[in-house]
Amino acid sequence: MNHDIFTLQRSVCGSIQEAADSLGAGDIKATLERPKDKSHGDFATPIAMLLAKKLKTSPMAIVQDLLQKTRLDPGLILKAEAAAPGFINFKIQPTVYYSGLENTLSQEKLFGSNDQLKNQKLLLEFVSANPTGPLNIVSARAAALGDSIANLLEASGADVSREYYVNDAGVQARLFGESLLAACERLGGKNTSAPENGYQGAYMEDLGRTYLALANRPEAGFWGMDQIIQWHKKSLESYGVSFNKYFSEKKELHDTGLVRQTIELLKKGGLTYEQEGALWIKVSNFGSPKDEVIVKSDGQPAYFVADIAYHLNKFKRGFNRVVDIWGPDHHGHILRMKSALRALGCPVDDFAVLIAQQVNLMEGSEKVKMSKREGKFVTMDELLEQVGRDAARFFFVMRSANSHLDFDIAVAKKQTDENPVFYIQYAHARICSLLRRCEESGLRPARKAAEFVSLVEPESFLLLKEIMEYPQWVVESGKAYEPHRIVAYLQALAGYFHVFYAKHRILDAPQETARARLSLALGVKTVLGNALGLLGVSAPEKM
RNA sequence: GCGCCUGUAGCUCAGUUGGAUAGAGCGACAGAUUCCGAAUCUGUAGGUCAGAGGUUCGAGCCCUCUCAGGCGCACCA
Repeated sequence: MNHDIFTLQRSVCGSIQEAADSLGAGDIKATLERPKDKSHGDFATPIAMLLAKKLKTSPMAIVQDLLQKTRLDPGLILKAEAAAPGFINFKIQPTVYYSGLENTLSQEKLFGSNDQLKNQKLLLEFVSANPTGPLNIVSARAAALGDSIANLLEASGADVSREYYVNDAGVQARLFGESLLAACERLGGKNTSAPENGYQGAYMEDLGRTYLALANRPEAGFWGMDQIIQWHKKSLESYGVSFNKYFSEKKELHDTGLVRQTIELLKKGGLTYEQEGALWIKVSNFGSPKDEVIVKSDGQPAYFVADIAYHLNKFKRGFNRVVDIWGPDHHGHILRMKSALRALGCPVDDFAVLIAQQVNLMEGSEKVKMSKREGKFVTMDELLEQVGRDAARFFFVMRSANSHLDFDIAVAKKQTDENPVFYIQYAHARICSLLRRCEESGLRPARKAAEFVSLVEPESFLLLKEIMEYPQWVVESGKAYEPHRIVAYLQALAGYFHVFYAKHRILDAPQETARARLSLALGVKTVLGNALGLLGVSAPEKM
């Protein structure tokens, strides 16, 4: 029988739960955790300490009771023992891990995929950069985060739609159009500058040149924004990120009348009032610190109401989970968005906003000054040119999204041990090199659990366990929207492999051992490749 | 003034949703290769988890307050 981590844990948890229920656990649930100290065993449950209060007995007494009553599958559990102050530690049968490896090898590229989130239909909106200029560093971070999160969720069986909201309406669109025309006039020799709060820079003149060369010129603003979105698409493509849908604010919210309908809906719900010629929404009744304008005194809808319409539309499209990744300058927007959705009766608990915090570009200990004039790494393309896709994607998901990130370009560029992405890729390349040698000598990896019995060293078991637990890491980091957990996992796995490799010979061990160790290495390679794939980072065969 | 994020080793950061003796990488120092890739491995040093209270069997994690840094608080988007 092939074991996977989920059935293993379900089985052990179930046994404990049965025993706990018979003692009167009520609603206390059995959980398993990995002890930090590996000498404590493979899994542990702290349930006795939770039961102690309810049952008014000492935790250790409950542990004894539980051990008596728990009917563990001897095919799975080698040993269960009490440990102060009230843990039960489990040691898993080695054969379980052997069959886990067999499972890994047979699933290959699919290993890690699971159906834990198969009921989720999720919309993930990210990047959504204003179509007024090239993508910047924070967009690059959001793109790496969003795509990795989507990959993780999909690997757990969720149905994920990646969406990019295009802010192509309102004052911004008008200003952009005027800026483009001003750029065109400059190209014609006039001294016209962009309007106040408009856009300038070399890219506007590039755009102007293309525009002037057109035979029939469409309206400048929308044409230009469309061009810039094409740039964004291209940058994102070379970054390995693609979207199911680019959602145009103008075409899908304004032109369709959705914004107007949303305003009517709010009015009918008694959620608005007029003041100083503008229409306000009463979000302060729903948790927001202050009310907001939704129709300006010039009669134009404000950005906020379009965004409300957009989020209503998301839920109407049948997603049971709606997640946005926003930039750090939008965190103040979260509360009012949630308030508005709450006011309209949307399931706010199914709506989450992640903030991709700011990025400080560093060159060693020097902070890179972000100056468009000096042309210093302000765009995502420039960063990619400098450090490459692998390092960029890896560095952006290496840390949790809401920590401010110091991105050291000097380190990311280095192909040395200072650069963490190489440590992991090197492990993969090393294994590939082993496999190439085997091909020459005709040595074949073993495939069946029974052939792995020579894997007995602690270093082997560290790897066997880590490999087997991989699908659970996929689920957990996906559910938490935290791809950095997978990075941590990868670093540990690669580390365990390097230690194993330094300590044990593989190819020139006795043949049976050699074949088993080769299988172990192949398992590590499989997981490294799959996990790096989820992060959008390549797993090179040679470096 | 109000709100959000952050504060853990010299530096950059983890800490598996409250569990056992706080971890990793880099940097520093000392070592390891006649042998499968040394982009590796082994060891040493390095901590008042910003501070003070509280909650409980148990707190880096939860609550309150204080301090420090960052970012928001437009009829811009």
